[in-house]
Amino acid sequence: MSKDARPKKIDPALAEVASRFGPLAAQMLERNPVRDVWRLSFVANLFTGPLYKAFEEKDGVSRGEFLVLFCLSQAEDGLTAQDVCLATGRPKNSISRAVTGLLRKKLIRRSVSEADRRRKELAMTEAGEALLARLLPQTAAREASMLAPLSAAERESLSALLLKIAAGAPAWADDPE
Amino acid sequence: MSKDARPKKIDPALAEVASRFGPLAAQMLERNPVRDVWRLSFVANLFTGPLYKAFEEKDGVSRGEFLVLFCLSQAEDGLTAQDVCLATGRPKNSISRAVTGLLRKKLIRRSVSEADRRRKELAMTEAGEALLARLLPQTAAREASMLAPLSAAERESLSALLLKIAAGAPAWADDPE
DNA sequence: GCATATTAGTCCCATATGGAACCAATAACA
DNA sequence: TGTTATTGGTTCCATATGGGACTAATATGC
Repeated sequence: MSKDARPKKIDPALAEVASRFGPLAAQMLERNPVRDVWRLSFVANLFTGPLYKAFEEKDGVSRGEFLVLFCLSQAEDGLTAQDVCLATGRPKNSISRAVTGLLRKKLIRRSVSEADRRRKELAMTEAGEALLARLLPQTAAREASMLAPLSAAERESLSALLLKIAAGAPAWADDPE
Repeated sequence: MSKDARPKKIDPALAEVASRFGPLAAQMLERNPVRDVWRLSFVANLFTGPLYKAFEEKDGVSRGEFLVLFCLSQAEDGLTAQDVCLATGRPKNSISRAVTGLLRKKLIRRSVSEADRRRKELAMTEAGEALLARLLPQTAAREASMLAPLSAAERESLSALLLKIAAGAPAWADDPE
């Protein structure tokens, strides 16, 4: 770390960050013209990146595949690939691929809806449920250790604030311009 | 939107979300086994995805290129590609490519450090500064409209909570297992 | 009922991506 | 001072990615 030569006065709480991610990381987390979104992305990327990488390497499950399984576990039956796209924001061919992969591995099964024969409804198999039952605790554990520095009240507060922002998404999420 | 047929009782605050991103999106934002991280990623992805896409399409600036410019704008001189990698979490060949692209477009310039001739120090050109001066306000405006639903006190609170989590990153960001 | 539009999903292809090997310069140290 | 380790960067290559065209089924409008 050749940058001890730049003795910026940074929040001592960020000392650990500075020594692991560099002084620039610490400085930018502390202040920058888009501070909040920077902090948000920093945390989100650091959370999901290594997690999905581990899923891929250790269980051969891609990000898209995990998302499909997770959505299926949360929904009542009759979910389609399209629903997953919408809820996760992933492009539909990514999800299509993920569905194909999960079918091949027999982690989900698929059936054409009688009501609307364009729709292909997805459901987890036993194996899929078993796999998700292994992946989900890892995710939850990582979340827990991420939130560990916060008190119960602070977690509640963070959660509520994020929900408020998410709820407003239709007003701010459009493509710029 | 064929899913009005599933009249789940969801928080009315999420009605807009449900109609734009589907009922599943609303339901999962409301509750799921990794609620907070889900909300966090939902917001972060929705913020950055369309923004970077717009940068690419309208200004021919990739995500990596934007990040390099942004870091340069925030740092004192002598920043290297490596510093940007560390602060942003992007792999070094992505940043290398971004640097190459920025050099080609004459948006940054590069000089070998005399002290350590492995280091190639980066600096923005006038043109680079001018470009960033166009991109940054767009980002800030998007951030502002994202935070619009929050009061000033709530924003302060969110910001502090995110900082606290980010500061703890060295303790939770390692690869799982 | 027939043309048109819309919606679900898949496929093709050009490009983006990141891991790993690699090169060059420097540091570490016996 | 030579040998080895480390660090900054680039290049190679196999793969992932996503836009867009395409098919199939259904809805819409005249």
